[in-house]
This record gives sequence, C-alpha cells and structure tokens, in this order.
Amino acid sequence: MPELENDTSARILDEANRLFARYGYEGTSLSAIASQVGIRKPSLLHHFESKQALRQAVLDRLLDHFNQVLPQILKVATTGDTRFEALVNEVILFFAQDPDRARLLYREMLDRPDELRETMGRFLAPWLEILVEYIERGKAEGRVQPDVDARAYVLQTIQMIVGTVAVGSTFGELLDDQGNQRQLNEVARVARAGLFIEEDR
Amino acid sequence: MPELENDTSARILDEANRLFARYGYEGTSLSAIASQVGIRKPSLLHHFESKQALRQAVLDRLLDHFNQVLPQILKVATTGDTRFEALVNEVILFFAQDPDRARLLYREMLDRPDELRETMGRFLAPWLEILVEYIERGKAEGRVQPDVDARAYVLQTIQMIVGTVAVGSTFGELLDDQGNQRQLNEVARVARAGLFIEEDR
DNA sequence: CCTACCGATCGGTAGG
DNA sequence: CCTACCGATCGGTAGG
Repeated sequence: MPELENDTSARILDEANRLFARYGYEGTSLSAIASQVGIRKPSLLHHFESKQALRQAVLDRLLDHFNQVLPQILKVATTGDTRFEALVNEVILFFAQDPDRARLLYREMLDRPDELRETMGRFLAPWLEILVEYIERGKAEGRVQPDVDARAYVLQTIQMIVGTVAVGSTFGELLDDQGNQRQLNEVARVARAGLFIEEDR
Repeated sequence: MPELENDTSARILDEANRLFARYGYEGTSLSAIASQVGIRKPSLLHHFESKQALRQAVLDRLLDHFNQVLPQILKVATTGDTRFEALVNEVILFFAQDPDRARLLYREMLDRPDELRETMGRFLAPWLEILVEYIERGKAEGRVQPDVDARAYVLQTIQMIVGTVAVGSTFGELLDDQGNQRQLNEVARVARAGLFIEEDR
C-alpha cells in the first residue's frame, strides 16, 4: 500500500510549488519545504533525489495538469468565434484558480530560459499547430484580421495570460479590490480585439 | 575628485542589475557581483550598506532612467493616434534595448509584490493620469472603443511589453531567429487593435 | 581598497 | 521516517 508515500510526495510537490512560486527556487530551502510538510530534510530527499529533481517534478506536474484539464475544451470543436473565447477563458481560469501556477512558470522561464524553451516548445507544439491552423482558416473565411502573425499571436496571448496572473498582486491591485478581475477581463477583450474582425462597429 | 568612487558605484549597479536579472536576487551573491567589478566583497559593502540597499538602488536607478528617457515623447503632444503608437514603441524600445531591465523588473514584482505595488503605484501615477485622460477623450471623440477599461488597459499594455521582453528568450525564440522582433510587432499590433476603432476594414 | 574572520545556513550524506 | 554530521558558501564586520 504505497498510498502514504504517494500522499507525502504529493504534499511535498504542493508545498514546493507554493514556496518556489512565492520566494523563487534559490530563495526556498529544502528545510523550509520539509518543515511545511511536517517532516525533516533528509526524509524529503528520500522522495526526491535532489533539489533540482524536485524542481523538475514540480514543473512536470504543472504542465501535465494543464494538459489534463484543457484538451476537452478544444476537442469539442475548433470552429466558431465562441470556441476560441471559451479556450482563452479556460486558460485564464486555469491560472487564476491558483496564481502560484503562473508565478512558478514565469520564474522558471526567467531562471532557465534555454531549458524552458525546449520544454515549452515540446509542450506547446500540438496546441500551436491546432490554433495556428484555426487562425489561418479564420483569415481565409474573413473572420480574422489578415495581418495577424498567427504563431506570434498565440504565444503572445499565452504570455499575456500567464504574466497578468503572475504579477496580479502588483499590477492588478493598483486598481480597486476587483482589480485583478478587471485585468483579466481586459486580457480577454484585447485577445479578442487583436484577432477577429468585428463588423458591427 | 569623487569620480573614481562614482564610477565604481555605477559599475557595481550595472553588474548587480545584470546578475539579479539573470539569476535573481537570491541566486546572486555579493562576491559574484564584486568579482565581476574586479573588487572584493568588503569593498563593495563600502559603496552599498547591504545587499538589500543595493537591490533598492538598482531598482531606483532603473525607474529613474525610464523617467529620464520617456517624458519627452509624451510631452510633445497627447492627441492623435500616431502619438500613442510612438509612446508604445518607445516603451518597447526602452526594454528591448536591454532585456535585463524587463527581467529585473519582473523578478522584483514576483519577489516583493507589496513593495512593488507601492513603488510602481507612485511611479506610474502621473503616466496613468495622462494616458487615462487621453483614452477617455478618444472615447468621446469616437476614436477609441467604448468598452475599453482605460486604467486596466494601460497597466495591461505595460505588463504585455515588460513580460514579452522578459521571457523573450523562452517564447520569442520558439519562432525563428527574428522571433523576438515578431513578438514585439505583435505586441504593438494587439495594443493598437485593443484600443482604436479602425474604420477602414 | 584589502585580509581575516564571524555565525548561520545551504544541499546533501551516513547510518540506522 | 529520524539524528548527526559534512564541506561550502552566504551576508556582514573588524580593523587597518
């Protein structure tokens, strides 16, 4: 019955994600993570071989989780403007539900740009392919603005969502107490306005 | 003749900005900064009382530099769509010229969200006031989309620019060798499309 | 601007 | 899962 060990590993990953997101990889000690879980550092190192291995496991779990939550939205249909907005809203929701996901991802991109380029490249490849195809079809059908750089637009929209959630506690709260939601509404609006041709203006 | 000391202080600030941007505050030791400057750690601590004081001095210099470069662009005129694009392009240029500026700013927002909210609030207040007024006037004159949340839009555009430059080595280089420029072009395009009413479509 | 040094903490190991 | 411990490095000080 490996349930106890799996449970401990999962709690280590949870706390590591939380602390790495808030204080950064270098700003978080293994002792601090272990303390939050309620064990000692050598016990933590029984579950994960090294701090680097723990870092990678946290990132892998985050990306896996994303891939488990999102596909059903896209698989339903890829035509129609509503589908696209539903996808954008779902990505926003995934990160807004737990801003530490966005903070961790952003910190990883800042800390290890080369590794993350490779990781994100592999991870995003299938999404990119589908979305670029969708955008190009939209151009052909006259629903999408012809000067959109499809690949750059998709990456840009992802950056916009992740970045906005990641620094929401700085930028968002410069507005009112609903500032974070206003920022996210604005992200969705700008993503829409930057893609579709709206004829009824 | 305090020139030597000022020169050393400036070189310390340069190297600190570079290393904090690349490896983070916690990931950079005072010895590493001193070594890049060509002095020893205790000598560095003669110029800056503590590591925290150096961090603050680096951030202050960055924001001061921004305020010295940008105002002339805005002061010329605040009317006309071209002015707005010129301002966006100038902000893009300021960060793209030295991506470490964007990386440092983003890391500070992630590391110390509460302090940065206050700092950025004070720093951005005059810019926000001018730009929000400009956008609201644009709405009244029918040049700007009526559903724009002016304050949220301005903050969002800043986030988009700083964030895109900060993670350019991850996202931008997922495209081709001009990927970073394509990302920045897309930022400028989306910022425009999210604000103005383009009547000739 | 330097050498020499401080206590504290780091990631990781030994061994049970 | 633990205690005990390792060498290395951290920010900072003393004193010149």
